[in-house]
Amino acid sequence: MQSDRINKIQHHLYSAGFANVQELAEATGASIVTIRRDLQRLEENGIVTRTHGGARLAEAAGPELAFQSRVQEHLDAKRAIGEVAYGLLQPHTTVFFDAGTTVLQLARRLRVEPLPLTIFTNGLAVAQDLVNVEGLSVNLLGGQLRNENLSMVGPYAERLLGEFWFDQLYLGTSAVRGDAQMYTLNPAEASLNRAMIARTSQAVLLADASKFGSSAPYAVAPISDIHTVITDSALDGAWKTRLADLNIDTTFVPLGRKL
Amino acid sequence: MQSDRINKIQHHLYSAGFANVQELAEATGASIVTIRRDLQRLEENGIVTRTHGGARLAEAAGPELAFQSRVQEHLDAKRAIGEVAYGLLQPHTTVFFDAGTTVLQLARRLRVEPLPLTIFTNGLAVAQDLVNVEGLSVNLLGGQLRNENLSMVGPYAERLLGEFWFDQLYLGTSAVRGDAQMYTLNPAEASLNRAMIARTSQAVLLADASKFGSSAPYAVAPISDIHTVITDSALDGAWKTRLADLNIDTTFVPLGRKL
DNA sequence: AACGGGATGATCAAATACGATCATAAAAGC
DNA sequence: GCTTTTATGATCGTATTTGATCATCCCGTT
Repeated sequence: MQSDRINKIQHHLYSAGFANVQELAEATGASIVTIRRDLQRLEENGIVTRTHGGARLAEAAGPELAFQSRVQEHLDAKRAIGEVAYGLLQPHTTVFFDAGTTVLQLARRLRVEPLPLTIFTNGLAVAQDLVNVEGLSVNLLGGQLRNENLSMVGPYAERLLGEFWFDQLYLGTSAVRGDAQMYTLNPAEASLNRAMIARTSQAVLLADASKFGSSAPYAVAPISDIHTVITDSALDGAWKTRLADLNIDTTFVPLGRKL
Repeated sequence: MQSDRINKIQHHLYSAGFANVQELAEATGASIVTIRRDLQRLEENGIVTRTHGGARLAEAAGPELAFQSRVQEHLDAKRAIGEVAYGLLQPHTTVFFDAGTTVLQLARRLRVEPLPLTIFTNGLAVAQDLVNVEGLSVNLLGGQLRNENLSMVGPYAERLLGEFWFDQLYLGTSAVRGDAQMYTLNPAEASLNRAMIARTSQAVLLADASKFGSSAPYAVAPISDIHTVITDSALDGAWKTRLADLNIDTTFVPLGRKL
């Protein structure tokens, strides 16, 4: 089916940088003729640049596709985590959604069955998804806009946070290292995340298993600052033991099964 | 029951990301014909995006239909005004863009030829258009998000404004009445607009001729608070005289001619 | 400059999907 | 219980997508 195939082509090109028509045909299971048509259309839409025999992503499409590509990583796990997180939401409460891609899945889940909530967020994509959802009051934090993940950060955003209290915070992370601290890719984001955690009754971490044991440069906070972790059942036993030892309420979401 | 099935469809699409009509028929126990009718209705309501052979949940509930409709009104005039406004921008300055549809045309013009600017805005659509533009630092104001025009308003946003000064403000308006005051459709928007005008060295009003002499319920400020007006040459003579009498620097942009 | 191999887009046939129409069933209102 | 309205599924004509084939073009090598 066409729509799925176009997605696969974009992600293949994002990962590989360049591909020829034969590679794309193999990657998608379609014929060479079909791939050429697809590339023709993608070129018309400014998404790819064609060369003789193949294609690469158009320069202009780069930042947006980088974000879309990260959204697509571990998407099944993120959706399943989003489903469970949805079950924790309480109507008529004030909730902060950070700008992470797993939190974005929670926002998407909320669109399927809206609840009456007051939502704060520093994520442009989250705001965009929720702006027209019935029963929601959506507030943006404000601050300097980062194009890598469409989030607002900076001292301005942090100071504003200081004036609020949230019933719940739904937080993503880039990594949880062996030292049991959460890490992220940007210092301003790390600083803002600390400020968020300091302003909530219940911090909920949404992170698929691939984040545990991986690495990023900027420390956010010890995972013991988190009240609830929702991850998936692919998490290895050592981490399960670690989380239990730290008395962190953890939900392991099964994968590969239709809900 | 129909609403039950619609729910199942949405849940299935949330979990699977994309499904074809046959899969949805199997998931719901209904026929293919019924599923197509359901998808047609869901698409009309902006909940799903259909493709040949299937559907996915709609990506961000794109800007509200009414907003898109207003963007298209007087588009030639707005583009021409945006072009002239672009000529007033000074590199390495701090500029505030409000959330109006004419200001959005200025943002789009800026994408074509970027300038190194620090941009503040309370418009989600403006932020979206500018987030990936090279050389720009984009800051969002923050505040409560209105879905009518994707802008942030409220006491929170106003108070934040009080901490900044802008070299230039580019402002839209809903109406300029006979009493030479600007008017808008929402009280919080009117209040925020006053706060903007109070924090800039140069307020530039971008308004096509149709706004002059029209009406809206909430007063913003007298037009004499504005330093520069950019409108189009369709403005009638009486208004031209009025603006001259008020010593307001006004540019009348000719229409109907390709720039 | 010529040639061979590979790539391209146009055309056509086949397969799949779509929406309109109609008959039937179910639900709602009186 | 009856009538009207709404929803559902089958059928059919139309539309879209896909893959094969073919003539033409492009690129690298001699």
